[in-house]
Amino acid sequence: MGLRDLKKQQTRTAIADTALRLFMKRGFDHVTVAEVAEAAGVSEKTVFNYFHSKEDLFFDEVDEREAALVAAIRDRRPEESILVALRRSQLAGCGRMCSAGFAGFARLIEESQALRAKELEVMARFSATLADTLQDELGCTDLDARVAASLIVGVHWQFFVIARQRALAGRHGPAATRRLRADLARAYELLESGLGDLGSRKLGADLQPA
Amino acid sequence: MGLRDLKKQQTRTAIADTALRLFMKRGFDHVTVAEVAEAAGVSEKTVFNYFHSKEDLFFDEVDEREAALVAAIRDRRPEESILVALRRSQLAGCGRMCSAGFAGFARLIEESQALRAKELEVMARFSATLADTLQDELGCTDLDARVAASLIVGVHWQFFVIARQRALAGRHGPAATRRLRADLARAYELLESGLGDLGSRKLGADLQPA
DNA sequence: CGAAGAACTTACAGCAACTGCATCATTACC
DNA sequence: GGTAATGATGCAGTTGCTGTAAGTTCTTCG
Repeated sequence: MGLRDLKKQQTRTAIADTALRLFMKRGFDHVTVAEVAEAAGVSEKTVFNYFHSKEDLFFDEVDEREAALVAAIRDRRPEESILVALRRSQLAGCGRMCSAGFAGFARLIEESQALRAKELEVMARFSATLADTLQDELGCTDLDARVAASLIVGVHWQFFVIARQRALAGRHGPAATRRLRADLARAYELLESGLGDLGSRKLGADLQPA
Repeated sequence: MGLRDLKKQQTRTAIADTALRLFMKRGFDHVTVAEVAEAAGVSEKTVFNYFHSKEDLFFDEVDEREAALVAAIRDRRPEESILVALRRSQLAGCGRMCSAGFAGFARLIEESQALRAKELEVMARFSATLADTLQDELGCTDLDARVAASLIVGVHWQFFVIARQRALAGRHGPAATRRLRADLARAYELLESGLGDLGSRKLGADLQPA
């Protein structure tokens, strides 16, 4: 890697770090791209040369997360099912989502309409990638793959929202982690066994009373 | 209703109709709000007085759709399960999504990043509303309600995407409708019975080979 | 080594979505 | 018919984002 690429990488991380620092201090919506550029000692245009949009300044690890998702499936243990592998991968992230520092991220996203909208776009992208991976891995129909991917990503997203809201409510630490893990297990249970004949009785086949 | 409210309604529909006509002709992204305002014989500011954003000019029936979703559950037939009621409600819309005119809508959404992003926001809103309705109707836990809602909305969205893509591929008419209905039934099957131990065998428990 | 050329940055002008404010026209109410 | 509420308008301004042309830095190759 030449000097040019090195400087590029430095510039990129400098911009992203500066942006995150400003966002954390004053909220995503109350920071302009021009301010980020100035604080990073770079022109506004350069920011947009590196990042497709202002939101991408925040969600700049999406590619890696996406790769991790695919890897969790592809590199799953022998005889381990895809759902189990995904659950294990998710469980590993529970600790981070229940750390004290996570509340800052949570607040940032929860307070910004723009970030929440962008998050949904990321989820849609994950869903498409996951569908491709599932079809490739299982050889099932396109429909099945897409529906399955949609179900899985839907659970992941909902779960992420719940984790954020709990972090905002100040629930962190080991007890919160245990609770989150238990809820994740429950969510995967529903994913695996389905909603049953939802509502045919007072409760759906597998739903727990409050 | 007084004269003032009547004129308001007229203005609103005039703006929305004009906007849709222009969007259909030239695509969502290539029409400015100023053009819509001028074509509707109204100031640009007035457009924003009626519609919160440019995208809302297109998705202006969301409230009604949301109400219909809740109504489909609340007013379901006695002894009919929620999933069956929702499936029935969805099946009723298959015909429209397989009509020749639907391709125009499909193209409009598919060609615009902004509209696809907005669509996701709408889905997220549906998910929240559906979760509330489910919890109210079934008395289950908050987690179960939200996960179930996420699963259901995920399927609906994915299904809508598929319908759009088929419309764009020129597949309409009775045959396409039958196919879409069959696929919807299949999607609800997965929703009801779950993904099984996905991937533990060559195929997931319930997934069909291609 | 030095010049050609590629790649990156910058300033600048500009577009379009969207907002706040003061003002004007219309409607509702008495 | 006069007054108060309400909606429409014009206008200036903010912000995200883009195109272009010019300048600067790095690479590469003769």
